[in-house]
Amino acid sequence: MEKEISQAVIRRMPRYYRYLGELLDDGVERISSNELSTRMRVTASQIRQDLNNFGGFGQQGYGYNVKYLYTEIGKILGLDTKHPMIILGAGNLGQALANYVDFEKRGFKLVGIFDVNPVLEGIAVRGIEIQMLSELPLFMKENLVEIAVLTLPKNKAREMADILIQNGVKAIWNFAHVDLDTPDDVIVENVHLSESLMTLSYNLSKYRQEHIIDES
Amino acid sequence: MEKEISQAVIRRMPRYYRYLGELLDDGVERISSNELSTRMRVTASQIRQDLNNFGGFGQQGYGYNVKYLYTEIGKILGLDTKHPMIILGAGNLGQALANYVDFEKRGFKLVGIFDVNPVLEGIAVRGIEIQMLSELPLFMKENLVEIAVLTLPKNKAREMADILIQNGVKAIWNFAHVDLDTPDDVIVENVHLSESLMTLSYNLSKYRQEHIIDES
DNA sequence: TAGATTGTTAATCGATTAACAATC
DNA sequence: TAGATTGTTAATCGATTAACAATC
Repeated sequence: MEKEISQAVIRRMPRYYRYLGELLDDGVERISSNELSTRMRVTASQIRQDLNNFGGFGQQGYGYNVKYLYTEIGKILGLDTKHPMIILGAGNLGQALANYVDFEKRGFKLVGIFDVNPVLEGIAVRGIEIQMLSELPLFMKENLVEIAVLTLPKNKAREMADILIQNGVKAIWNFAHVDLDTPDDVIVENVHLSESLMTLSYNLSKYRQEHIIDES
Repeated sequence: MEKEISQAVIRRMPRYYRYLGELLDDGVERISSNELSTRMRVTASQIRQDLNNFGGFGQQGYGYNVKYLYTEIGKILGLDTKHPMIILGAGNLGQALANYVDFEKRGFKLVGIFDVNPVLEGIAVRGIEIQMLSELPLFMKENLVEIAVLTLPKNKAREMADILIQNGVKAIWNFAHVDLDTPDDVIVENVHLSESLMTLSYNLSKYRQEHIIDES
């Protein structure tokens, strides 16, 4: 069995990818772990350790070739293949994600948008007509869908997750404020925005308290 | 000096808060760390350790009073005070966040929305008229603003962050795909959606690879 | 070759889990 | 009181950093 790569490492990979993309745009050809560490404000040691989980992409005395490393991380992240994706919930958030151009560029191809609201039916978002959620099972039988984005209220989200799973969805990107109960072969990635905002709020309150103490 | 509480712990607090809120809604009066651990799929030990960073909220032989603990965690997260908030970028994402009712309930009070697009000027979102970004400095001088939400393209985001900081913003909730350069007294919470999606993509690809190996 | 920088092992640090005495 | 369950200390586990030999 191969060494298991920790989620901590995995969550840092997209950030490396972003920085390498910027370096590439800036025409930088090579970079050392040391220089990258300065830019990203992490240790060079961590960068080398992280990358070496996936292979030796660098060269002693030279560093890393930006373009090569960028491409390789892209492959690691699965950005070299198409991922057909549907969005459930065509509210502001669903539409925001639908309109997000960069996803398409990375292989995440929007193939369907669904909502319960009949008023939205037929309205096109990025060339894709909003369909009724009731049509979802049939749609999934006729089309290959890999990723489902859940931008629905939490009561509806659980129910829809079940339908998605029954119809063979492989991954759920969940924006609803619930923890979904899913089998092991369905990947779930949660984005709990309110929890993110509460973390901000905590850090703000804490900083204030410490600052008040300093002043006294 | 008091013991520093790790960000790992802090990021779990909103989740406890969510589960306790649900228990409260369900009319549950008390809960033991053990039962909560089953529901949340974490260890009871972790729950007790986490909570004891902030104080002893439980009682031996009894467990935790749901309502009390819920309220206390709310205070810890700073949800017992008002947080005046502005949104920069009135696109789909900005509007999605503006329309999100729960934030207001938790004390995050939207007081302004700004955009560069003149077409949007004066359009009301949740009773707040969209203003031009050029009016931001004046607005901040006349109004107390604590949190700024950055839902702008990344080139504009850096520039606006500087203006926000100059005008005394305390915290930035950053949805732009850049890491902001901010002084220590400004709290930044990043939501990098594309990085979240890439993590999902990685986990999906990895699962596939492992599964193919299993079948061979 | 000499210098630079990786890949990787070892050391440290921090976070999680286990265990149990304190106590309601 | 006896039973239950916390708060907290100790043990374990994992992640990060440091160091350096390998090597381009």
